[in-house]
Amino acid sequence: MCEDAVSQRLLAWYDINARKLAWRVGPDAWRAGQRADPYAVWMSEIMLQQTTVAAVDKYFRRFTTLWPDVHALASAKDADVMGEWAGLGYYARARNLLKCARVVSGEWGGVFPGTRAGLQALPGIGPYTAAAISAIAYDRPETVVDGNVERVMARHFAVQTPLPKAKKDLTDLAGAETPEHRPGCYAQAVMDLGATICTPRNPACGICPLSKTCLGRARGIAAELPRKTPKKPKPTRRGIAYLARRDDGAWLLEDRPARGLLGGMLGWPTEGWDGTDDGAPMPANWQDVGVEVTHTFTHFHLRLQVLATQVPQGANPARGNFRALRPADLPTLMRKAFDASQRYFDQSEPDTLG
DNA sequence: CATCCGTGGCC
DNA sequence: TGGCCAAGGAT
Repeated sequence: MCEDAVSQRLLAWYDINARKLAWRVGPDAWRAGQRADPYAVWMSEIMLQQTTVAAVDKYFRRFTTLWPDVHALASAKDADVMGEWAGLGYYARARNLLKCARVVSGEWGGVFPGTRAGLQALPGIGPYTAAAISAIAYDRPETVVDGNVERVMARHFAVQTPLPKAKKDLTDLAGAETPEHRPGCYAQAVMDLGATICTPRNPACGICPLSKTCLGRARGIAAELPRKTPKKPKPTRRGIAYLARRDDGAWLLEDRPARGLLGGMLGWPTEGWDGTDDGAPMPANWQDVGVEVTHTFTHFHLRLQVLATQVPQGANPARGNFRALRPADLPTLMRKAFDASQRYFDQSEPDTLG
């Protein structure tokens, strides 16, 4: 390996510029012999799937405080884990997080496997995450390929083929750069570079440690790469949410099905947007709160009408049940509907009517 | 290989 | 404002 190799320049850059992250063993501590906790690496990598560092930080601290090791997490109640994940999105990750913790705790004695194949056999761990845990937590020379690595490779080698077709070529190029020494630091270095220097828009080529060999920059097309096949436009769906508050302060809520949109999460009874069309959950004096909720999912826009009502004790809903609400347990769409309803419920406070 | 699955920030 | 983007996986 020549001293001017991509990996050596990236590691030298990383040793100085590594971001300080709650789940990371920085380069100084790493060279002093400290190693990352596989549990923490796994937790962070699951949270970081399609999600930014800024969004993950708070959740990572909360989860590792509540459940410091994989045995503790494996013993947690499903509703507690789903509630803590609320707001982070892609809720299948939370369901698989629990499944995985229970497998590792029950069948692996609490020790995560170190091989890529062993890791990838676990729920919620795919090719990227398996390579990341193997490299970062176990110092194995696995090649990590995420969106950052794809972008860095596409630019450095001026790959013009659009994604996702270019995926294999980019993976091969990344594999050829992966060093035998410090592969975990290297993996984090490429991803840090992609997140801070080789960014999707306005890359900071002037301070990039790879600029002198970057073909994309030499050809003046770095910022245009990687090319991507155009995406389909998002359709707009419409639906209705029903928010009922009982006189004692309990709310009519339902547990959503374990699969599909917001699967496994807490929600208001709704209709018309997620494949269900059951109508109102109970007969009542439903009032439009006057504020339409808008929300965008991965593949469609949603405009949600919010209907609200106050009902007496003894009300008997056809679906869902009345219970105490912790608003933080709601996924963002349901939280928006709750917020939109507050004007209605503020003016219908029993003690303001008398 | 295509589709489904959240959310917040950015320009 | 709306489309794009982020440390992807499951089916």
